[in-house]
Amino acid sequence: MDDAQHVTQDAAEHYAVYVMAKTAEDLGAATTSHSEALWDGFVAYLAHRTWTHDVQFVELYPEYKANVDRQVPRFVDRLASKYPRSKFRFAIDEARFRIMGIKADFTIEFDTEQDPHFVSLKNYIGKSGITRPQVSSGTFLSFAAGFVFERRGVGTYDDPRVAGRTFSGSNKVERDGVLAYQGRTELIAPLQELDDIQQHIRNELLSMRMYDEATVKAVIQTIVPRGQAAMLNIFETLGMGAVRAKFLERAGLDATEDVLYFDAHNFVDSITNPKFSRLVDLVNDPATEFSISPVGQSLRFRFSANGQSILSVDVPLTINTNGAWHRPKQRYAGTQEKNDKGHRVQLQWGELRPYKSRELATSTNTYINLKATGIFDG
DNA sequence: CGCGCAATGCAGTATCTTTG
DNA sequence: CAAAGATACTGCATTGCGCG
Repeated sequence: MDDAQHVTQDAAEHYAVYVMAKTAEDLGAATTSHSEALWDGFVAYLAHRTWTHDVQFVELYPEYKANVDRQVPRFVDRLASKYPRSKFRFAIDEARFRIMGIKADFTIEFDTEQDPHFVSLKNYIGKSGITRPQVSSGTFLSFAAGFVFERRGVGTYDDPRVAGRTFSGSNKVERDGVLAYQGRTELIAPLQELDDIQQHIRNELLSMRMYDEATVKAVIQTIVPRGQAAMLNIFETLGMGAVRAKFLERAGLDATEDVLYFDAHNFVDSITNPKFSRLVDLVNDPATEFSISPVGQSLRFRFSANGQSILSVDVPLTINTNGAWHRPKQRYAGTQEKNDKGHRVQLQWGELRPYKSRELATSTNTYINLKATGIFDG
C-alpha cells in the first residue's frame, strides 16, 4: 500500500464520521448539529498533507469515498430505525483511543445511554472485501504473548510486578521475570522457542545476498511446525477458557467493542445487524464449542455446535520479509538506486537491502472467515 | 479462474544511541 | 545531560501468486 492510499484511507475515516453526523442531522436524529465541525476536521486532515477533498481525496483512490457514500447513510438509517427514541452524536479521536488502549476508530453517543459505543471501522476496497477481514497481525512471539500477558499497546504488556508499568514482550529478561513472578515458568520455554525461531530465520536468510524463493519457502516449512507446536503448548498451559476469552477480544468479537465493516457490496455492523449480533452471541455462548488445530500452515480457531461450524478464524504462520530483498514488479538488469531506510544504495534486482532487511521477521495474520457464516447471504 | 495463502511496505510507537 | 537521530517492532489492508 503506497502513501497516497494510506492518506486516503485515514481521511476516509474522518469523512465517514462526517457522513454519519450529516445523515443523522438530515434524519432529525442528531443530538447536536456537529457535522460541520467533523467536516472541518476532515478538511484539516487533508490540508496537513496538502490535499483537498475535491482533488487528491477523490482522484487517487476514489473507491474509499464511494464506499462511504454508498454504505454509511444506510448504516445511519438503520441505526435511527432501530432506536427511534434516541438521538446520536458521532466523534473521531484516534489519539485518545490509542492512549486508552482501544482499537476503536470512532464513537457513537446515544442520548438514551450512559456510555458511548466504541466502534472499529473497516473500509475495504480489495477484491475479497469484508468477507474475510484481517483483525490482527504480528510476529509469532507477539501473537502468543497477546494470550499470555495483558496487552497495553504495540508489543507492550502490563508488568504485574509494578502497578502502571509496562514491558516489551520481545525483552526476554523482562518477560521471564514477569513469568517467574507469576509462577508461570512453564511458559518461558515455548515463548523462548518463538523468539528462537525469529533468530533462526534471520541467521538462515540474511546471509542470502540474492533472493531465492525456494530457500525462503524451505525455511518457512521448517518453522511452521515449530511455531504451531510452541503455540499449541502455550494454549494448553493457559487453558482453553482463557485462550478463548483473549481470542474473542483480539478478534473484536467479545461484544465489548462494536464494529462497522464495509466494502462496495456489503456492510456489516454489530449494532443494527441481527445476523452479526447472533454470530457474536453464539461465539460468546459457553455452550458453543471452541477448538484450535493446525491446518496447513495455519492454526485454525473454530467455534461450533453439534459438529456444525459457526465461525472459523485462520492464522497462517509465515515469514514477513518486509522488503528485505529489492524486487520490484519490473525486473531489471544491472543496478538501480534505492532508498533503503534513508540510505541511498545501488542494488541488483533481488538483492538484499542492508537496512530494510533488519525487519525480516516471523509473521502471523488473523483472518475471520465471515463469508462462510452466511451473514452476507440474502 | 476463483480461492486461499503469502508477501509487501509504510505508519506508529517505544527505546536505544549519538551528538552538541 | 538533554535533544536529536537511529533502530526495532508491531499493525494494517492491500496485492501477488500458486494450486486445484
